[in-house]
Amino acid sequence: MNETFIHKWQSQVKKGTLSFILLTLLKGKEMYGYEIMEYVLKHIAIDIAEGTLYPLLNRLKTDGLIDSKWVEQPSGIPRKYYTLTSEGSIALEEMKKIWEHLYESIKKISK
Amino acid sequence: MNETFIHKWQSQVKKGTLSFILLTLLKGKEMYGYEIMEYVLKHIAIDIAEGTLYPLLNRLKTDGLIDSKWVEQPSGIPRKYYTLTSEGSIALEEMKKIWEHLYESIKKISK
DNA sequence: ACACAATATATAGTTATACTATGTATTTTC
DNA sequence: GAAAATACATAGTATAACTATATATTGTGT
Repeated sequence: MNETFIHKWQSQVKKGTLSFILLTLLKGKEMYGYEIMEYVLKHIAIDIAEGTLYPLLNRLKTDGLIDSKWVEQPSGIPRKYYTLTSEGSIALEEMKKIWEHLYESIKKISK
Repeated sequence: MNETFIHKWQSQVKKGTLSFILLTLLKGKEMYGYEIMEYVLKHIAIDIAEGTLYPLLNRLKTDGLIDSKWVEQPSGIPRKYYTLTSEGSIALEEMKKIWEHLYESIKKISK
């Protein structure tokens, strides 16, 4: 019932949370785009499209939160590896606080 | 430091969470627009503008998730009270599941 | 050998939703 | 009697996810 609304809603929730997820992932280790996509699909069960991920990574780089370097492979297409910058690390901490506060606030009003 | 990014991010996070918050509030009791705005500002510390709230309430009504009725006041401007429909109640439960799952998933990857 | 799937990155155009600014009207406060 | 608070509303803009498409290499199946 009202699957369209839920579907649209879910896509709206991604706005914001996706960048938060990417920065969180890159805090742990450097990763390349395709790897991030597969990881998010498997472990977070969020349907992330290529047309969403790559522009997002570019935006985060433009904003100075992440950095990238091409890495040639012994076989196959070169990969673009992303790392969190110190600026990105600071932003991530800030986002974490806001995210936690939002979650707790909603939890409070939902009972 | 990168306040612009955090600021923009925070506004993006609202896309999706705001409708979730409104439905959650209206599950508890019927409320009118201005009341919702004040409540969210005080208790959830989310900067919600009138130009965001009223169109959002109209969207939720168009989608059949909430209903509204005008209530004349003994003094002052009439208030438009909103209530959660049964459809809205079902949608809210679905959203809750997705929201909880998202939160837990992010928690897992953040350590 | 050839087609198709998987790997890997990228962009153009569309859609949905929050933000800014503005407008209307009534009541309360200084 | 002027300003602030209450109460609702809309038009135009900006942001970011989605769809579709493109390029190129490697692996798999027949």
